Amino acid sequence: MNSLTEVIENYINELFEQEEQNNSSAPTERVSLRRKDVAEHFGCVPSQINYVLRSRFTPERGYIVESQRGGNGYIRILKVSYDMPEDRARHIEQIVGDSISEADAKKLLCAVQSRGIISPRERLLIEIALRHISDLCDSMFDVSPYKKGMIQAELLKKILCGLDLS
Amino acid sequence: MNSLTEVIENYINELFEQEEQNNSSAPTERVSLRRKDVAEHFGCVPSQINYVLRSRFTPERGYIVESQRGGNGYIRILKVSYDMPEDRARHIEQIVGDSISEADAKKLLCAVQSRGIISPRERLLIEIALRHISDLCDSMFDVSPYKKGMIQAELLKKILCGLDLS
DNA sequence: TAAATCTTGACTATAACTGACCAATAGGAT
DNA sequence: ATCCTATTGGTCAGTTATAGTCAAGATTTA
Repeated sequence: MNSLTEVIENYINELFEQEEQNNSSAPTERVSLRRKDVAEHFGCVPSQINYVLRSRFTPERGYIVESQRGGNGYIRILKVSYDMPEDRARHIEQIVGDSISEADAKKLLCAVQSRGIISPRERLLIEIALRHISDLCDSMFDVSPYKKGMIQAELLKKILCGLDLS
Repeated sequence: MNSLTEVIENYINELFEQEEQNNSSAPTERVSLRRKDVAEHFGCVPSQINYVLRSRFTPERGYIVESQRGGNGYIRILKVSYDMPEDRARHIEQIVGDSISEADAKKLLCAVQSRGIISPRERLLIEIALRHISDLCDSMFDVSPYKKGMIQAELLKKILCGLDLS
């Protein structure tokens, strides 16, 4: 199965590898594209590039995408952390589960912080986000406690996997 | 592939660096220009300088621009200091406002990171949370774009102001 | 064969740059 | 003082070059 999306994904990953070789001392790796040029190179419509970015180079996978329209426009992809190995991701999914209470989430974060995997500030940040989601579920929408736990669990997993805790 | 705007932006940033070296004790850094001279120096129309100021040295990025026309006219650029957490919090609340689009939120995070207020990892974390919320608004509940912007704005303010307290 | 994923293109949004025209100020002339 | 003029900065709309969005259609997967 060689979809165009995968081909372009690999192309961008190669750009990252090149960047790593040329400039390995940089704090965060970055790659710059011109959407139009990449689309021409692969003979597809420009919006295909957006699809690749939206589905592959997401924050959950450790990437940040910056872009600018207009003359001298660009797309810049920053690699903040590395893709986590499969087994690690499965482990995190197992620990968090399908649904988690706020209290259990806080316990988990406490444990993770005490092992030095996240900083106190990062822990605070995550707790603020979880609390925000919880408030949202309570006030705006009428969500069951279990469903709320599911939403919290999803966010927690995205965050823990995205940060590449190893 | 550097646009003229970027070149002039860098030029002004260099002026700030020089200013910082010569007079590091000043409370707020400032730089003075003569619009006509800068335009001549870079071989462009004077209004190009206004464009650079309007697009790069904005309040969102922590700058204030003053100017005067006529004989002995000038342009003065001030770089606002955000050393005090309260100042930062006030600034962020003002910039974010009641509602903010995902695109503007990302721009703000970029600016905040470049000022060293948050780390790249923290920025990634926030982007994951924002995207999660956005997905939630789109899929589960049918939320209007403005309301979605309100929810995002609230989260951003809670996070960026909350971090100051740690 | 239903659901998920991928692909496309018409339409929209925005950045950079230019130039014609407008506004304000200082300093000299009256 | 008042007016005039040279000097300096501001605004806005038009042009060109990019990128983003959205939803429909095509393909692949389960």
